[in-house]
Order: sequence, then structure tokens, then C-alpha cells
Amino acid sequence: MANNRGSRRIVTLRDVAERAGVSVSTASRVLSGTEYASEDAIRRVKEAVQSLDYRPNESARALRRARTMTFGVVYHQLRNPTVLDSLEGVETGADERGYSVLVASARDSMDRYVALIQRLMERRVDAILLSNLTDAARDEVDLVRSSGIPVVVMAARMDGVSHVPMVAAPWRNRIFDMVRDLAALGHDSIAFVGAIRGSQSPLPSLSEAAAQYGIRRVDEPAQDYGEAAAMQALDALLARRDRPSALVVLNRNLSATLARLGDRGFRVPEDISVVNINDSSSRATTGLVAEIHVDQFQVGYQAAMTAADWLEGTEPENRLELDIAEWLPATSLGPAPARLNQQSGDLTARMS
Amino acid sequence: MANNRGSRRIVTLRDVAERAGVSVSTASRVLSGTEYASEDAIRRVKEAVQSLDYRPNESARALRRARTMTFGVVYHQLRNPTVLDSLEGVETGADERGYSVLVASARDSMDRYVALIQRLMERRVDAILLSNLTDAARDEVDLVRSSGIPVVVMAARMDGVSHVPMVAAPWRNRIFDMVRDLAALGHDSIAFVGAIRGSQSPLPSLSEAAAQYGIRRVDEPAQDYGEAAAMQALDALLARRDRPSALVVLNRNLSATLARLGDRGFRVPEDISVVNINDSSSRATTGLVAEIHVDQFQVGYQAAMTAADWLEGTEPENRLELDIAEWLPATSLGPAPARLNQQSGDLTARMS
DNA sequence: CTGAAAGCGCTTACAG
DNA sequence: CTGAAAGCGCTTACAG
Repeated sequence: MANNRGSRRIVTLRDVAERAGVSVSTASRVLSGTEYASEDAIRRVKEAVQSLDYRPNESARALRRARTMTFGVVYHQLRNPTVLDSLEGVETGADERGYSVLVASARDSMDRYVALIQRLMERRVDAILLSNLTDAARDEVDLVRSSGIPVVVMAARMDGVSHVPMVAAPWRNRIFDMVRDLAALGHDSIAFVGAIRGSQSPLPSLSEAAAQYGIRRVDEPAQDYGEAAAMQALDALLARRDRPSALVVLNRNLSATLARLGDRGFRVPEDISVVNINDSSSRATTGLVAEIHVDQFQVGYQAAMTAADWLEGTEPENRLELDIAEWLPATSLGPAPARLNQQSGDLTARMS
Repeated sequence: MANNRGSRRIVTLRDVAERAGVSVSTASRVLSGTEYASEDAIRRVKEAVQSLDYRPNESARALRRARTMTFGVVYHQLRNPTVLDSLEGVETGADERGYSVLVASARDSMDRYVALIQRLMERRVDAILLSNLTDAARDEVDLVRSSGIPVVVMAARMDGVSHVPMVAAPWRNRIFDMVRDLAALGHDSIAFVGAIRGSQSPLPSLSEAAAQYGIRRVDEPAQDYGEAAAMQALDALLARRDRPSALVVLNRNLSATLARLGDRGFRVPEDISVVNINDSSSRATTGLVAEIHVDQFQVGYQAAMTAADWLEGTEPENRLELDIAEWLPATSLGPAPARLNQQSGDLTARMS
């Protein structure tokens, strides 16, 4: 196995200059390409770069120019399917504008979240992108802003912090589309299975849409974030005589919900219709289960673009709302059943 | 909106020293904590740091120490569920050892993959982590190694490049477990639906295990990576009189496969058993469909640890094999049907 | 225990 | 068009 320490000494701009027979300044200018240089100088410097396999030292450049050409992005956790598209978007946008990206995961600890922001500042990243800013980090964000570093928040909805630019792709309008379709299928009672932290809950939109399309009732049984609570609430819901004829679930609860429906003898969509709210990149059930989908790639991409623009002097809009959510009907949608107490099903209903 | 440029001038070690009434050298020593300093000096420097809210400039430190305390990790693409756990693992391991991580996505372009490795070298990352190294990048990797930068490959299996340390979590042994269970259920013909690039194909292990447990036949219908090809092959397979009684599928084909089975009137597991190979963090079907699962977190974590050890002088093992794959039976597994031409099912079978 | 000085590898006015 | 020089903000021998 090769040695840990470099075998050949690392080559610097000085080596290039010597080899090319010019000064370091000239070599630098040739490489930056922004200032004039003689044909001859250009040729010789390029040759030297080639033959020495010179790679500029970005650390030195960063120190001198006070620009690291790096974005820092911090997520509450990485192990969350939403993050994938978002991060790919950030990376793509950053790359297009010449920036690299430093990722950090708070692993669900607010303390770490704050500490990571500090660390990114010490690394002198040129801008910081934050996923779903929570109150606890607000002070830290103020600090960052006060030292002049651009901060962009990638959010699910347009509330929370007001003094930092946000990019979001709300699915509110798609909820209306969905409810409209459900109403057209004769549904008049819908439940949202699962609970979700404030700003991302579909419930407000669901209620408004229900009112608009004459849906009689909207339930949100679970009070707790976890799956167990959601399933318990689902059971209670299903046991009711006037149970809902359509269920709206979050991606992370979909599988458990379908399994539970199968266990309880409910067929989809004959006995009950199901809609999945899918903000993850997992398309495992797309086309099978009707879903509202948001591609977070665009959110990440636009956040990176906003940061890059900002660094180039363009004051960003305070709010950038992307209308990219999709409503994708599928076979999990059916007419509301006439008799709601009918129950049947077989083992295959568990396969979900 | 606050200003782009910092309102207050950025505070340097020099400011701290002045405020504390000591020299820059002393201030530096106090902060590094590695050398002796007087009680008094320590107190005054710490006070100055506090009141000035000093944050060391990592760019300067990196230049001076020729250490960026950064790992670079490059993936073929980020939008791939496998990446999530892996990246969280890398980040966790790196963080534990004091490193930040720069992520780069080749977005499926080999040219970009190579370019990204170069970019990471210019950024002077202390080590490079690579996902699933392919032949095309081999030369570039040699170059990196020859300049003394540690490279660690995160792989699915233990082949390919031999001169670079690899970390992998092969599921070979779990395939044997699965085949054993299938054989015990009376299955004697298995098919692998879908195709997969060389080093990750389960087929070799599948065949060996089949031989060991007396399974008569193993098929691999699809020749092509895409889902369409897999489904076409699946249809051909199902039309055969001696069709397999058990199917092994990749996570990305699972949903389509289950849907197709439903369409064609096959019930799971009455008519056919299904096993999912799930190397993603998506557990959407875990517990419903039997699966072989690998948590890539550990792979990423160990890769980061290996790199950190290496940088501290410990020559890494050339191959680190993690035995963490799991075989998780579930209700998609049933006894082999007596009469294979029986067909039935209902709409709910599509719900998968 | 502490300070003055050199230097990491660049970029960028400043004179020619 | 080009070179000498200063300097980005640190760390680290080297003398005291």
C-alpha cells in the first residue's frame, strides 16, 4: 500500500512560475485568466501546469480572497427521504455556480444544529442553507446574518422566520385538487391519519378545501407524531359507524396504514380510498397509490441559486414559492362506498 | 433585509491578542490548548474571545497546517435511497473525529465523477471517500493515491480495485439464509427479477445457495437495468408452465412487480412468494414483504473511521467486511403452491 | 512561559 | 504586459 505522506513534494504556483520562467504574479494572472498576459507567457505557464500536474491550493486562495467558494447546508437529519432530492438539488445548483457543498447533519439534536452553524462559520462558508429552520436556531441565524453571511431557508411552507429568505414548494393547491376529485367521487368524510409538526400539517388546507367542495367532515385522529399513535387512531376511526370513506396519509405511515386496512378487512379502494402525501424521493408506491408529490430537488436547487445570486450582489426575494407540487390520482381512489359497514378482504390486501 | 457585507469587521486572532494584552503567538497557544500558558494569559485570552465573539478562520489554519479537517465524499448520484444512510454514516463518523464533509454528486456522469475527484484534491481534502468505484475512475484514484491522500471505497462487494482499502457489507450469507427458508417451504424454483450491474448482482450467491439447498432452478429473466425490461421478463416468466414459485426482486422493482402480479391475478404468498433485496433506507415495505436488508450507515461510518485512522498513521486493512446484512422473513413468504396454474386475486393485490 | 519572525500558497494593488 | 512586495490569518520553531 502506498505511503500516507506524499511521495513527491506538492507543487505550488511558485514551481510553475519557475518552470515557465515567469514571476509568480504572472503565473497567477495567466491562471485566473482575468488579466492580460502575453501569448508567450500564457503558453509557457500552461505548459508548466501540464507537465507538473499543478493543482491550485484552494485553501490559500480562500484565505487570500476571503471566499471559500463553499456553501454549507445543514439538515436536521440525513436519514430522511426528503433530504435526498433536496441535497441533490443543492449540489447541482451550487456546482453550476462554482461552489462546493459542505453537508452537516444535526442528527435530530438542536444543540448540534446550532453548533453546526457555528462550525460552518468557522469554515468561512460563503453562504449557509438551512432545512426547515426551527425556533431554537433563530438566535444563531441572527448572529450569522449580522456577520454578513447569506442564509437561505428551505421550507415546507411559508411561515416562521420572516427576516431570512425562504424557498418553499407548498402543496396547498394540490390538496384542493385532491379534495375536489374526492368530492366528485361522492366522498363526504375524510380523515388525515398521523400527526405532523405545525408548519407542515396538511390539515388547514384540507379543512378549507373540504368547506369549498362540500365535504362534510375532516378528521385528524392522531395527536402524536409516532406510527403507533397513528395506527391506534386509525383503528378507532375504522370502528366508527360513520367512518370516513377516504384517508390521507403521510408517506412514512403509508405502509402501516395499508397493512392495517388489510388486517381489518378493508379493501382499497372498494371500501376506502387512500391518498399518500409523498414529499420523499421514494416513488415505491407512485402509480399504485394516489399521491400528492413534491420534488424537493427544485427547492434545493433554487436555494443554492438564491445564495449564489445574493453573493453576486442581488438581494434575494424574501419568499420564493415554487409551484411544483403534483396531484397524481391512481387506483387507490374509488367512488365512496354506499354501505360503509361492509367488510371483506383477503391476505393480499396486506401486501402493501 | 440585513446587508450582504459584514457590518462589523471580522475579528481575528490579532484582535483577540490585543484585547488580551498578549502576543498573537500566546493567544494562539492558549486557543490550541496544547502548550503551556500562564493562568493569567489563559483567562485574559478566553475573556477576549468571549467578548469579541472570535471565531478562528479555518481557511488560514488549513493553509498553515496543510490540513483542512475535511473529507470529500463522491457518489455516482445522490437521488438513490442507498445514499442516505451511507452519507449519514460518513457524516457521523467524520464528525466524531473532527472532520467536516464535502459531498459531491457525479449525477451519473463518469466525466463529472473524475472531475469531482480533482476538485476535491484542489480543495485539499484530507481524505476521499468513494462510493462504488468503477473502472473509469481508476486512473484518477491512482493519481490521488500517488499524492499521498487516503482513499477509501464504500462498496457493495469485495471485488474491483485491489490497491485501495474497501469497506463493504455483503449480503451473500443472507442469501443463503433466505434460500434455506425457501427450500424448507418446498420451493424448488426461484427467479431473480431485474438486472443489476456486475459486482452487486445477487445471482452468483443465489445459484450457489440453490445448489446447496437442493433448489432445482434459478432464473434471471431481465437483461436490462430498466424497469420496463424487468416487467416484460416477469411476464414471460409467469406465462411459463413451470414458472418459479418464488421471486427475488430489488427494492426499486418491488412496487412494479407486486402491481404486475396483482394485474395477472397472482396472490402473494398463496400463488407466489416474494423477497425484496433492500439496500435502501426506505423501510416502506419492511415487515410486509420479506427482505434482505443492509444498513449502509455502518458502511459510511466505518469508511470515515478508516480514513481518520489512516490520517493518524494507522495503515488500514485492505478489506473491511461488515457482517450486518439481515434476513427478515415476512408474510410475503408462503409454502410453494401445489398447483402452479391456479390463478386468482382481486384489486387489492394491486395495492403494493 | 512569552514574543518576534517566518512562512503556508496564493492574489492584487503598485510601479514600472 | 510584468515583477517585487505586501498581506490574507493563522501556527510554529526559535530565542529569550
